[in-house]
Amino acid sequence: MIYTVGEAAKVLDVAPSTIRYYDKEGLLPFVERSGGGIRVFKEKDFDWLLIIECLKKSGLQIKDIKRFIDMALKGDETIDERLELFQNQRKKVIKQMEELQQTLDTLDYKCWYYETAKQAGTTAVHDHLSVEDIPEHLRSAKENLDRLHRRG
Amino acid sequence: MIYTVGEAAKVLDVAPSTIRYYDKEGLLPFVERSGGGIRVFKEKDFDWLLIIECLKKSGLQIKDIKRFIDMALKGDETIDERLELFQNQRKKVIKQMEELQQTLDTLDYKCWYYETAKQAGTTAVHDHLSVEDIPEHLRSAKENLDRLHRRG
DNA sequence: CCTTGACTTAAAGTTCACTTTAAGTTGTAT
DNA sequence: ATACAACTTAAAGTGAACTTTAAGTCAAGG
Repeated sequence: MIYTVGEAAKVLDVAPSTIRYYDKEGLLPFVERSGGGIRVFKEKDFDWLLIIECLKKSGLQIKDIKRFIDMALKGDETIDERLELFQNQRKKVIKQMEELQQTLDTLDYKCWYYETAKQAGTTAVHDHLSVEDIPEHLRSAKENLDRLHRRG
Repeated sequence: MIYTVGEAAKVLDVAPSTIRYYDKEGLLPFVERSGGGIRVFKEKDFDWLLIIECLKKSGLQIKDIKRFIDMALKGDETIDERLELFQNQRKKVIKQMEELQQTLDTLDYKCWYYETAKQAGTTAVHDHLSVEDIPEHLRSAKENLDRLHRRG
C-alpha cells in the first residue's frame, strides 16, 4: 500500500502542507519519489512519522528532530546518543506532567471558588472564609496561590 | 510592601518586558502608577498575576485571558461565565495530561528499544523480536506505534 | 545638584511552526 | 486527447508571545 502526501496527511490527521514543511526541513529524507517527482509514502514511512509526532509532542523543536533523524540514518554508531535523547525527553515530559498537575489543582480550586460564589450570588462569600471552609483536597492549591503573601 | 516591575518580575521569575507586554495587552488594568507614571505592584496584584499564570499554563491565549480579566472587573454578574471558563480549562488540562501520558508511554518504549539495542550493539536485535520479548507494560505503546500497519 | 540604574513608551524585530499563494506539473479518468 | 484534481516548488504571509531598541523620564544616594 502506498500513499500520496494528501492521503498520508489524512491518516495522520494533519495538513498536507505540514508534511511538505517537515520534508523541506529535512525530517523526511527517507520518503521516496515517483518518476514525476511526487512523494510516495510507504508503510515504513509511517513508523518514522509517528516517532516524529511523539518527539514533537514531547516538546522537541523541528531542528532537533532533524538532528535525531540524521543520527538514526547514521546507524548503530549513534545508538547511545539516541538513547540519551529519549531519556531526556522522557524526563522533560514527566516534568511537564507535574506542572500540569499543579495547574489542574489551581483550576480545581478556582472551580470550587466560583461554584461557591455562584450559590451565594457573590464572590464576597470568600472574604470571611477560613481554611476549614475550604474542601481539604483544595487547601494546598489555595495555599500555593497565597504563598507570595508570606514573602519578605 | 510594594514592588516595581523589575522586582515583581523577579518574584514571578519572568522578564520585566513580559509584564509590560501583559499590561499593554490589557491584562493588568488593576496595577496602579506612581505620580511619575511608574507601575506600583501591591500584594493583591500578585493574586491576579498567579491566576493569569495558571490560565496561561492551561493553554489560554492572552486575548482570552484579557476577556477573563474584563469579566472579573465587571463583578458578580459574570460569576457564571467565569465558572464556565475554569471548568472548560480544567477539561482541557485533563485532556492534555492524557495526551502527555500517551507520549510518555511511547518514550518509555523507545528508551527500552535503545537500551536493548545498546546492549546488543545494534538496533537489528529488534528485527526478530516477538511480542513476548517486549516488557509487558510497553506492549500497548508498541502496538500503538504499529497501529497504522493494520489499516485498509 | 548630579549621577546612575531602573523605569517609561512606541515601534520594530525575533522565533517558531506552519499556511497560503502563485505558477507550473503529474497522473488518472473519460 | 483533454480535463481535472492533486501534486510540485519557492517565496511570502500569518499569528502568538514575547524581546529588543531608541529616546527619554524618574527617583534614590552621595
